[in-house]
Amino acid sequence: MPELPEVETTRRGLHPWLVGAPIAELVVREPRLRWPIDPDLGDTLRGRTVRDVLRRGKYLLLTLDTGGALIIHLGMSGSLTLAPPGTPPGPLEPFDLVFGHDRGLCVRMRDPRRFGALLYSDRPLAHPLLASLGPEPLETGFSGSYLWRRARGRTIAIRDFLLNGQIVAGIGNIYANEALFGAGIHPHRAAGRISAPRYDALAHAIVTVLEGAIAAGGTTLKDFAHSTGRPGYFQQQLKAYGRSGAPCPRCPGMIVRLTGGARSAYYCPGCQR
DNA sequence: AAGTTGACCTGAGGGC
DNA sequence: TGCCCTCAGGTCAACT
Repeated sequence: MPELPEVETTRRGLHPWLVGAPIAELVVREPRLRWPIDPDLGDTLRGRTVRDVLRRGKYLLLTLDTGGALIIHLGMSGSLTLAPPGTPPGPLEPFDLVFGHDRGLCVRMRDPRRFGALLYSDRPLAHPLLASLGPEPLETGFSGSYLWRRARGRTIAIRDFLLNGQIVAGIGNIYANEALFGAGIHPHRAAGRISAPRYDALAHAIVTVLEGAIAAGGTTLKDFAHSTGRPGYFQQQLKAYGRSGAPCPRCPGMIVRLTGGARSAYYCPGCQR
């Protein structure tokens, strides 16, 4: 689920509630996430105050008054919601972060596949998971010429190139496919065999699709929910992803699903080269 | 160095 | 109804 727009949607939903809030308790019901939750983490966090809620790629960062930060990753199927007081947790909800002097605020993690992560780091941006991430696609430093430069000599399929967080942070399979549709580029084309002007179009398409998805509150295929529990609506605007057999929105062609790789690619043979 | 594959997990959906 | 198979938004680690 959660690619950059979904994590950003989550960040925006939590930010006004968490900034300045003291952590009352970390309740861990299932420590076996991607990495086991540190058994001492609750002691580390108790009484600390949240300074800011930030995002880097697909990672959420709750910076604390310690100078460090909680690093949260939603994995494939994770979401964070503000749990109404008294709501009993379900079995697929590994932990709660309880905030406030009156313990009135509860952020609940849901993660059916347990690919998510909850870590603490004194220097989060230097953490190995974050340190090697590429530029944020919605900030300066990202451009068509940047992508073109990084792609020199690479034979990897452009779709997989975009999925590499060390090239550009936050893009997953949905938005890689949508951006390639927008730019008219075949998802299996070798990254090193795409011209600089086409990379300009691709960078533009990436920004457009990510901003559109954030405006729609993300894409909910199955699991994703806002901090309020509401789904995102960008799935109604998807032009290629998940639409195999449906008509192309741009030409008389039909969207096709390419399998064979690790993950499906969706494209229109009529207008993507 | 770059590319490919397997691994980690659970749940949903389709075919029989 | 139920069983078996395939697939799913991520990404690290091991291998060629």
